[in-house]
Amino acid sequence: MSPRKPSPPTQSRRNLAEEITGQLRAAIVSGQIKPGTSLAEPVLAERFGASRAPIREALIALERDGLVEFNDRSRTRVRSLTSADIEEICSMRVALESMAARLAARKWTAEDTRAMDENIRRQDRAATLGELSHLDVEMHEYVVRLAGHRRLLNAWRGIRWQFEMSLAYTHRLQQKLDFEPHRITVDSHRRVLEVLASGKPELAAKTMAAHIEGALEWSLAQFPVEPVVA
Amino acid sequence: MSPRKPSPPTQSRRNLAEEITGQLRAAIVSGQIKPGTSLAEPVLAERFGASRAPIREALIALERDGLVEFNDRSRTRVRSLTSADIEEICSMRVALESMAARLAARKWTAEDTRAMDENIRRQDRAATLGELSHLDVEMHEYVVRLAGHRRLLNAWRGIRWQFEMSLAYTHRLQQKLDFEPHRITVDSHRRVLEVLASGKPELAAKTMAAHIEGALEWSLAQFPVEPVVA
DNA sequence: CACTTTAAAACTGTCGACAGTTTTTACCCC
DNA sequence: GGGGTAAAAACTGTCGACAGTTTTAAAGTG
Repeated sequence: MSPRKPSPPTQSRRNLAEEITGQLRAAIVSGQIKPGTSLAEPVLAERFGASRAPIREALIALERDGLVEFNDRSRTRVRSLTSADIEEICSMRVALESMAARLAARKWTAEDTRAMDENIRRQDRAATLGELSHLDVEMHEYVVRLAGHRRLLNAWRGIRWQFEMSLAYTHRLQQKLDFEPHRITVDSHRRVLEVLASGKPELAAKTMAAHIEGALEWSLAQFPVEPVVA
Repeated sequence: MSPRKPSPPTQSRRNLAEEITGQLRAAIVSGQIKPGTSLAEPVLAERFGASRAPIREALIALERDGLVEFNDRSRTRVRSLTSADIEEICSMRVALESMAARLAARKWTAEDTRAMDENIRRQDRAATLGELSHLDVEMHEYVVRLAGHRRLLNAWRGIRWQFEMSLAYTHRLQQKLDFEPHRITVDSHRRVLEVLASGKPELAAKTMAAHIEGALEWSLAQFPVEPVVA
């Protein structure tokens, strides 16, 4: 699945379980480990040079992220994303993030505008280069965090990595098909920033919803056929 | 914390971990184990006559349910509910369940009406007797499930037990203070059922939101002072 | 008595092992 | 070869153990 890496240059982050979770997550989200792949504990244990205990915890964490699923007999496999999934993810984002925007708009400060503006600027640059960046997700996370709603953030985390996985997939597809980079969202982000800073909660919510739905439209339009990450 | 129970009459449900999760969850939600209580793995292990492995998994599951929280040093303790928490739970329910109602209204059938009507009838009975029943939560879960949105259901589960915990707390308080039983919601439920069956998604969403917010009003009104489950 | 300091007790993270099942693989018989 | 069968390999659930840390309790000091 990948060359042995008992413990790469990276210093042990926190504990083994979290370190492994992070590595596996990155591999799944990036498509390095493909959907459908079976993840057996003993195999992973050897690959990471660890025992099964931390592996087990990592798998549970990944299940929580919606990246893997457990079989009836508890066997683990990487989940795949169908177009239906992508729409589900999108509709959840609309519900959660428009709520987040409404709350965040109330607490918005000049500092937030500066931070977000900087982020958008960098996204613009990345888009020009046709790079896939985490800036988009980070920006949205920024808003959700600012909302200051613990359970909202928690629910959002439940789809965060699935969303990132779909982004990575779209990006790969784009490159393969030599499409033009996805810069539409940059303008859209500017509009979102505007309303967030304007301090109009309801408008912020609506604009955020429109922004996310717009991104979905664009995303689905990229797929000539049934878009399935598998 | 409670008398030894290596394995009560109940046959082993699925696996030990889930069985323990269920028992602990019930104990926490019902207030049998009070907020703030520390849950050490070795202690629980002995209490359930199990090793630490399944206990550990149970604790992780409970954390996911929002019933316990992990310390910086990974120590586990039962979470308490402040009025702010209750409002958070309510606002999440509004967001998630109004969305669920919108989706469910589209798939509503006569059979659903029958099932829900039966449920409401039983709630009425329970309310008259001043009993705490799971029927309320069950009804809402019914709608969320019917929505047929995997991630929505998942997010809802993230607050489900916290909600139930707050209900149980309110109920206890009610009994102690000898308040009249909570029957307002029964009428409110009827209205919700009506719009769900009417097949008007938008209206269903709004009505559901109002219903949940109404329940919050009522709930907070029960507390003369800062309502804290602790 | 309040305050340290020290020793004891308790916890978490991780490991390796074993039993019971499920899945594969290899084999045999038409 | 098709189809089934039986032995082999691989998995998951659970256990007990140990090391390093954190807490708690005890003892000592001014």
